[in-house]
Amino acid sequence: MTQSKATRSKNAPYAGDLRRDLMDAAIAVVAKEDPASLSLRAVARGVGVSHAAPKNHFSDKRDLLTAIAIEGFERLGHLFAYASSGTAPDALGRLGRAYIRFSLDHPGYFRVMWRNELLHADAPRLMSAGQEVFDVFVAEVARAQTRGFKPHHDTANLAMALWTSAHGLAQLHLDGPLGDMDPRQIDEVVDGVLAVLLDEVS
Amino acid sequence: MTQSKATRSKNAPYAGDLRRDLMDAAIAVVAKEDPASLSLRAVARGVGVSHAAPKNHFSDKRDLLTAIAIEGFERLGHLFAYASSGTAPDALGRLGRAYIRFSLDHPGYFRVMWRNELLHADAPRLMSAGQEVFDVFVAEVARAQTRGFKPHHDTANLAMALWTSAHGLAQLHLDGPLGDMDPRQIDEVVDGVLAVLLDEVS
DNA sequence: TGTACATCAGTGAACGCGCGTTCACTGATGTAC
DNA sequence: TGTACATCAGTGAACGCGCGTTCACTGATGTAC
Repeated sequence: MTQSKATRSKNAPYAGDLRRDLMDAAIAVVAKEDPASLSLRAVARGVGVSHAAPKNHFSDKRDLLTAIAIEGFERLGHLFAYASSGTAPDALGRLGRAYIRFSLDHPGYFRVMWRNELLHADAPRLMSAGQEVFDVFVAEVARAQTRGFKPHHDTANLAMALWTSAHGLAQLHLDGPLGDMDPRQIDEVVDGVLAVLLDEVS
Repeated sequence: MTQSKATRSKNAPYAGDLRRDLMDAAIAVVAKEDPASLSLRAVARGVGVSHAAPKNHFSDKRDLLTAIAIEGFERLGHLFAYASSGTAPDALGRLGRAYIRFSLDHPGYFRVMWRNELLHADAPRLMSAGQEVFDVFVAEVARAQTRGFKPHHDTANLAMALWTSAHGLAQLHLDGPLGDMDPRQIDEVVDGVLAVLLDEVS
């Protein structure tokens, strides 16, 4: 929230970035409950604004969720860029951990990003933001292969195997039967899975 | 539906297994939309029964979804039992394919099974049904190891790596960015991922 | 076999609630002169 | 600098809708005698 409700007179324009605050409120709601049952009225309530106000920024829930998904991919992209920078030999491990950490630290983004039926899945910015993240990942897999990591496997297949595993792990921790683990247990599971996938015999 | 709406007089008892039909109707609804936004009234409508009728069988949505999840794990367990029977050397591949096929053939079950926040996650039958499926899978991984499949890896880690990958693949196909693939493309992706995970260099 | 009664699953009207949507409005801000 | 006007984001009342929940009811079935 960029301002407190109390300081705003009744019909004053919203002194801040309402679009931004609506997104943050929605992200906070989705961090606790499924995006499928999100209501725009609840989002407006979260910001402290009348229920009709969001219409000026998002025509409906799908618009809002799409904006959140785009931002989520962009944030994940930044984390990936950071994790893959430098010449660390365990770049893939760092990407995997970054993916899991992002899903657990930002469930409000993560839960939205993979739910195409709730999004404008064909929105150009969404597609490009998602593609960019995936491209960074595939490039990193290819780079690891040049350094001797499973060089005989098809890069696309290898990337898909690693990505799906990280994604499944994230989903099972967020909403599934692994959801009652504490951070320490989660780290152990992630370490164990990475040990197998990245072939460091443990 | 075990009977047609037309043959039943106004206040006649439901001539069939209403509990069964309610579950089937809910599964059909969830196959198309998220369980989080399922309504009991929509389920009753699907069966052609008054909206208060379900109360005699399920006290609320959580009860209904829990029953569906239990049945889903039981069905998956049967598929696993079938896939792992015999002495085929590619048992793990068959389990993986069974998992993916189940998720795509029965999204109404699959979408519910991993959403603990919508279920009575501590229901004994749910926990045991899920555990049983997982146990079968882990046992099969251990058996593969005795035959030379990645024998130096920790069995639990190895099982988790394989399971999360299958699960992520299923989720990404069901609701995510891989959702627009046709069956042929899906098979190719599954084959590619299995080739990497099961170490048959492709 | 027949009658009286209890049971019990399903009915349908009624309720209050939160939702999305519409719309006349308000009042702060920006622009023209 | 001051006045008049246009713009435009946010307000709040109103609407119809589907939801979960309650409850008196109905009528088919099962049981007692």
